[in-house]
Amino acid sequence: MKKIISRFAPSPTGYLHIGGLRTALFNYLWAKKNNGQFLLRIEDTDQNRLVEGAAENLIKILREMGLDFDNQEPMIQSKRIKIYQEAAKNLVAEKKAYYCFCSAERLENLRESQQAKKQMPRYDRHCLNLSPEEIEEKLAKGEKHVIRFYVPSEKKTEVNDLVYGKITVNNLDLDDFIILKSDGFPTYHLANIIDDHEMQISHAIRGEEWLPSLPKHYLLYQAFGWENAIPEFVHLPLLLNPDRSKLSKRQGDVAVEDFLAKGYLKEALLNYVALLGWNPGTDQEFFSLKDLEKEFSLEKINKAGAIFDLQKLNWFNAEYIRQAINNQDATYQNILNESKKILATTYDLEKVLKVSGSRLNNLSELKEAAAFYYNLADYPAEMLIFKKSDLEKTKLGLNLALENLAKITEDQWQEKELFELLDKLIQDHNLNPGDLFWPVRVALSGQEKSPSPAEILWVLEKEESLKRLKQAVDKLS
RNA sequence: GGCCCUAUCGUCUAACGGUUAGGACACCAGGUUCUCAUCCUGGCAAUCAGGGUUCGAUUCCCUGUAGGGUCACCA
Repeated sequence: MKKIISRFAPSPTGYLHIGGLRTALFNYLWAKKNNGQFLLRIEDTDQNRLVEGAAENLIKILREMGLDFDNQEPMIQSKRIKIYQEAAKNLVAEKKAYYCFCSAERLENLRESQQAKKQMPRYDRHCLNLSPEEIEEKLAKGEKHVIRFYVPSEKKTEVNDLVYGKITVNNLDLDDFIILKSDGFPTYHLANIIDDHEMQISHAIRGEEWLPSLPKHYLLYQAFGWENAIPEFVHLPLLLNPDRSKLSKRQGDVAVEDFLAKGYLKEALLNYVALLGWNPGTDQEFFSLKDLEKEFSLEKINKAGAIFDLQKLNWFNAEYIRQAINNQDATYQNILNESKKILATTYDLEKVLKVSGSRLNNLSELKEAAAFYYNLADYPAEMLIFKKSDLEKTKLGLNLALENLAKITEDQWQEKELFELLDKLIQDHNLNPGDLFWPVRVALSGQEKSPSPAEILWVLEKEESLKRLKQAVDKLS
């Protein structure tokens, strides 16, 4: 069987787009599933959009996400210009491409007049019939030029896509597209095909936005005589904004590094994004990267675009945080490290996480959620009284708690024991839970909504707890 | 506008041509030791429209409609 080789071929424009992450993931998964190879290629052929350090950043994020590529060094297109130029010239020699000396102004005028006539903007082949002498002369003079691919007219081009099936277009609808730019760099179409061929890519998995240019790529393969080595094409349904337009920066975060910075776990990100456009065929929702490597398949890729739903991502992330805290696994270590960066570590961080971690959608919320441990905000005395209680009972509850907690030794200061003590006080003195739990909790947190009193006591430890309870008693007297 | 693609709850999605159209998120209600979160139980909610084919269409075909993508010396 043919060896499976996939690739992720991003253009280094600054950050890793969440859609790019999904594309990378699917390529990675398909390779892993088949014991194949997953290669990385940097498509940096646009000199105008170069961003310093973008490629390095991309590589760093990919590694951070666990999507390691199998080539020692990624292929860098800007280092291979000679190869593309050579290939383009060969096509010219075979009359499958031709030099074009048209100025930008001429092309623009052409476009405008065509649009005015409601025609499709397309190159008019002005330079197609230049004589060899004219071409020689212009080249000798160093005139600016590009190389265009000659799209055979009056034919149809059919290409198969593994997801969308047969795509057919009329060649007349294709333009004589540029393959080599006037600065000597190749366009995407040329470089992409040459490199995929050289890397022996078996499956080209990329976003659906490429579907319209698929026939161009097929024509290029033919022109090079590589019909028998064309990869399988797999176009992935688009990731969408809530308004169903292509997922873009304008409507929220789209950079993987932004999500990471906000405290989203890579496990949650990967899991969620895997389910966008692919379905496992079962009701299973939680997949580790290893699970996905086993389960992934191209047949179960959907055709319709999928809205990127932050609420569902939040749910996944919250689940992963809770699971990690319960299981104390590798992800937990990661969470612990991240939390250290977020919080001052006056209190036992593990206790803080155990109590407040289960209430988070993402780690960056920890700062606010845990603020009350470090600084007790001022609160009105009335807040201490539960709506179904009154001043007398509240005072009684608070004083009982204060007196009895003071008697507990440091090593008895455990969540379970603390809860049992408070519960016993209620029973013994015939109080309602709200007469004691509520005011104790408010006294400790300064908030109407918070973790339960025993949990907070456990985190704050004895000294600080008693201090806050005394403060509350004073407020009521 | 030309070309291409798509169409099941608000969202992600299941359903060999025969199901009370299933699950998850979100939302709503109730329950669990005070509040919040978790957890449990229940609820709301969908086959874009019209024609065919068929004993029978969510499913196959056609048309329409809607949405999206793409039409660069960007990828």
